[in-house]
Amino acid sequence: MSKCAKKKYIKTNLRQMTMETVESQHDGSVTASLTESKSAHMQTQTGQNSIPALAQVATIAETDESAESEGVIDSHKRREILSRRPSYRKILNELSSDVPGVPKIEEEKSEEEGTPPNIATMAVPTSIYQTSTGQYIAIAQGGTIQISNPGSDGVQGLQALTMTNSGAPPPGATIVQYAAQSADGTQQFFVPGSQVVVQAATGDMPTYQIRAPTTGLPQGVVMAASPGSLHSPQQLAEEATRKRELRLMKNREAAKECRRRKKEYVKCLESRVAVLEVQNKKLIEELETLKDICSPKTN
DNA sequence: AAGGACATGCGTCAGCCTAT
DNA sequence: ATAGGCTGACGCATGTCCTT
Repeated sequence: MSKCAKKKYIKTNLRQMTMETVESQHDGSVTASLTESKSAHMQTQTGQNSIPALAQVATIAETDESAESEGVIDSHKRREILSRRPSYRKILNELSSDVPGVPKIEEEKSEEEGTPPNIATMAVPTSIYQTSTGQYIAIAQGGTIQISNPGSDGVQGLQALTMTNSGAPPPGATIVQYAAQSADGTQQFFVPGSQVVVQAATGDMPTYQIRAPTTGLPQGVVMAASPGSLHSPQQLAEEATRKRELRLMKNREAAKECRRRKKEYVKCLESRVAVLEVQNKKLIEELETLKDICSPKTN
């Protein structure tokens, strides 16, 4: 085991044990949870891939009962062990329903409170186009447009555009608000003075023009066709690359969100532990008081 | 100051789960 | 059956603290 792996093993294992212990107070299966958790991490940290490691977890679980049995694993049992825990949002919401004081994780977290209410970022794209400058434009359901720069850091280069049709856009055009992420990570929104116009033409080859609002000259013309009309190997390769980058970009964001939820979940559990400890202490004190009352000392 | 230990966060991959 | 979301695991980078 490398130094790094050992370090990570200790770190991850400790965290997992903590979480499992806390959770076990909820479902009352302390020993089983801890055993499985520790075994899984011990196996995965030996440099094996996760699936063989988990398969061995099942083996270990069985050999606890019959130490001489070989690795013939009942598929149902393995599935039970391999079964993924519910998402942190689900778990936390279940906890929330149990305990009124525990806040729920909202479907749409309003962390960016400075964001205008009609600005929605990172919607799921349904149509992807490429501009003449190499930028990717994704048009999501609900009308949200995302522009991402090609290559390297998709997140840094991500620019979210949101339709603001509530005004009075010119016929055939849609005024969008333009949000960009600066180098320091802060969101910068371009006010109506910097609004751009996206003009869509109908036909087999959808064309979009991004224009400065004050000039009629197009800054970039989208020439890309819909993904279904790609034929040449080069186009297919480009499409594959584009899909991969989009998938990585989404997964990047998903991982961030997942980590945020996990932190929130752990915080929630910690606060719950604190509350339960106080309750427990009070109950013990109450019990002692009642004992004193019910069984007066006989001198 | 140098270096090790540890914490934290990120990007990516792989696999499971769920909605369609 | 499949696409997409979610999340565990891994490797890496960076920052902080402590020891020498």
